[in-house]
Amino acid sequence: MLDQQLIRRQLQAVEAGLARRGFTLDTAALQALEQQRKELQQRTQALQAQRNRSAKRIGQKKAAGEDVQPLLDEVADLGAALKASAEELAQVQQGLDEVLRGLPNLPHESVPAGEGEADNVLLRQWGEPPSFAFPPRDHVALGEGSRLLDFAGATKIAGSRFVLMQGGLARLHRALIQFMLDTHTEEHGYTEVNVPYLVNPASLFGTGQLPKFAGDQFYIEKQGLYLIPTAEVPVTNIARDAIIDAARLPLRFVCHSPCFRSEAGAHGKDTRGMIRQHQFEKVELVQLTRPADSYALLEELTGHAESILQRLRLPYRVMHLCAGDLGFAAAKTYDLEVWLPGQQAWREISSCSNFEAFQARRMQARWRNPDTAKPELLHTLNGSGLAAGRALIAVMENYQDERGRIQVPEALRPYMGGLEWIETAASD
RNA sequence: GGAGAGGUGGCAGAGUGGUUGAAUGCACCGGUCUUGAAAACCGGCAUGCCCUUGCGGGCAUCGUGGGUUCAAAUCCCACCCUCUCCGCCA
Repeated sequence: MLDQQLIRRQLQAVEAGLARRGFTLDTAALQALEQQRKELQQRTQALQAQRNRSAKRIGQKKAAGEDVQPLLDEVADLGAALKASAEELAQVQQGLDEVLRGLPNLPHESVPAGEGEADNVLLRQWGEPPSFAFPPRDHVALGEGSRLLDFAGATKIAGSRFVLMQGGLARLHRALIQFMLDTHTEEHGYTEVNVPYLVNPASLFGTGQLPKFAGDQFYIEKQGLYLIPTAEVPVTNIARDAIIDAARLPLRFVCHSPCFRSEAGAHGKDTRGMIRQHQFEKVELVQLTRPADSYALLEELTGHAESILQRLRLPYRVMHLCAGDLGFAAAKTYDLEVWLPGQQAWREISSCSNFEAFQARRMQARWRNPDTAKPELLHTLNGSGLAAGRALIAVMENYQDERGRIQVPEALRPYMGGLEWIETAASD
């Protein structure tokens, strides 16, 4: 949510900022609503003040044993007028809230201009796409035929957009997750957390998935709970309705969790393989910080995610998302894209964002500023470090040999009992 | 699932219809004292919004939403959550 003060006082700047990301703000309608709100609020409050004054006088007279009937007559029709005014105000307020809750975050000034994916800016590349002496297979070709990657099996159990993994590949997937968790906790200073995978609507509202993206979520109607689309939701909400002691900042959490996305199965895009699934696993990095530190920490957090790719020796590049490609809540985002030889393409494997106070305002997540002794909104950041399913694909495709075997990256061997090669059906 | 108790400021905890936005303690901030610190003492200390150049004034908020009343933290209804006991259970 944006700062209401900012919207009232610098509407043109807000309009311009939102326009950068392709969002058209109807300033005339907003101003009209705001004007109505102001008038109704003043009228309502004046009536309330009158009621309060009368009530107080009645109390005093009653205590003194005086006749209060004249005063009671005086306020006889105040109640109805107040009620009407208050109801009208509530209605306008609700309309205003709906507009405000639907506004995306303002892009940070450093965010490049642009309308979509094609306008994102390449910041740097690490490593080179490997050259193979044979046509590299994609992960589906490598996994199918064996039980390692079984799409048909998952379809029988759950439906399309799920996958079933077995044997060495299931273990490699787990190894990736453990390797990431260990690296982030032991070397990057994160605290590992384990969280609920079902969350209430308030939590999803806090991080910005509700109300606008309700359709993307899996919803359990009976209990009114949602399956998390990312660990960002439960982890960031740790700070909801809390005031964090300044000495504890920044809070750094790392969390492995499954992620559930309903829209992932939309027809058309990425229908092959396990690029886009209803369920996948991810190791998520979340930081809660003082506002002054948040941009420096975004660089740091992005570096933490990059270090996983480097240790796995997977070639990747860092893209600075343009204003038009930013997510709803983000002020600035770096995407990490890993090279997939089977697709001959760079594919997103991590997205690292600074949300500034956008989420914190929705969550009322605050810290006590020692300089002012007042509670102030935190800044929140997060990034994948990394998406496990896609990391698995990247390892499969980048580490394949001519026979279709998959070499286990050195960094993962301690987690694989020293295993060096995984045999696939393709290698038979 | 059944029975009971309870949700008040950063925390603890008073407050059962009328100058209560809320006693008191702790924590925190400023000061006095002290070589310094502690202790003691003095003062300050919720959040959001509206009006105002400013001083200042007003409104709302005691789990959430309704209701009763001139007046609600306090009474009534519904819901949510927490705790204790019983049942069930990985």
